[in-house]
Amino acid sequence: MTREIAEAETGLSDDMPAEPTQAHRFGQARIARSAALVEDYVELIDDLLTSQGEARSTDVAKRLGVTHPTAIKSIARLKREGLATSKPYRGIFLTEAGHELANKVRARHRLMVELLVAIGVPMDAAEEDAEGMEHYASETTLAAFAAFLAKQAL
Amino acid sequence: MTREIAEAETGLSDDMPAEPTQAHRFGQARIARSAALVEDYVELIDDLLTSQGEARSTDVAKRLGVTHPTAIKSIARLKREGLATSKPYRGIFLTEAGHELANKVRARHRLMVELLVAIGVPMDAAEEDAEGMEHYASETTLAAFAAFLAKQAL
DNA sequence: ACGTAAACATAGCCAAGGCTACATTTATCA
DNA sequence: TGATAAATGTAGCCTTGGCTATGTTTACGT
Repeated sequence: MTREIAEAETGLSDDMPAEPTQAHRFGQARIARSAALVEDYVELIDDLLTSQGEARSTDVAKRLGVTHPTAIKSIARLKREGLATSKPYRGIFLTEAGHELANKVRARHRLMVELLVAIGVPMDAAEEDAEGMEHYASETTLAAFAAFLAKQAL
Repeated sequence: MTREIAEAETGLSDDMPAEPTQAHRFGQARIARSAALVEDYVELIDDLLTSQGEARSTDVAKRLGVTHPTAIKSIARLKREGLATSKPYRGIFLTEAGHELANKVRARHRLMVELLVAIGVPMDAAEEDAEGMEHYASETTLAAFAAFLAKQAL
């Protein structure tokens, strides 16, 4: 059974594309998982900035359900990635890139919730599950969601 | 603006349920994220056991796109959690609990992909996105998916 | 049957994202 | 204005899930 094993090991056979599809999928999921935290922070900071006029690290921490040192550490990551800025003992602000990301994330979040609700998921469950699922929806999938909702609205 | 700040900080106001909803949602998402890895491993090991008759750690590693030390370390976690067993230089086996989890996870995965496809997401994107999204779908949401698909089938 | 390659295991490193405990700065109000 | 509370920041620890490098065992082919 050497041949079958070889195929199983590489995930490839002659008539398959060069992508080891399963490993590739898991890899994509891992990447999305790592981006999820950044996305959540950016969206929340943007929300706070518009609704309260400022984003304090303790507010962020409380909303996310983590301690403030954890929030600060994560915000440091945002700064490192050029998404946010802050000076000691002052609030947090988003860069242009951060603001754009926030808008993208919020739009995706809304679309995800809308879709779930359209499918028949109750609102609370839709909000809760969307929080996790949204980070994994590709552009292709989001476009399909939008198309589906548009069709439904007729 | 003390009152508004107090509300923002706790996420609570008088007419709201005791649950700090946003923090709660993020907390749930964090829990799901941590379960995701275990679920992926268990499902894959079950697949290998049925399709190949055995589950080798190198196969698992290759399919998941990680190195084998990483796979071994994760499998150690499965063992710790009572989902799998293995002896040095022998394959990996699932406990009854592990097998049950695998079945649950596989069913959920199929349902997720089916739903995405029914919505109009192309197969490749559905497979890729489902890999991440499936871990965040609650029972409520899955039931709604099933109901939607049943209705569509008419 | 035995030597070598492949599979498996172990050790030790790293970054991320949690936490607690402690220090510092700001802000409030008596 | 000055004491105290609240907000912010820092230090240091833990676990998880990656990795590389380096041993061991098993298994295969001659």
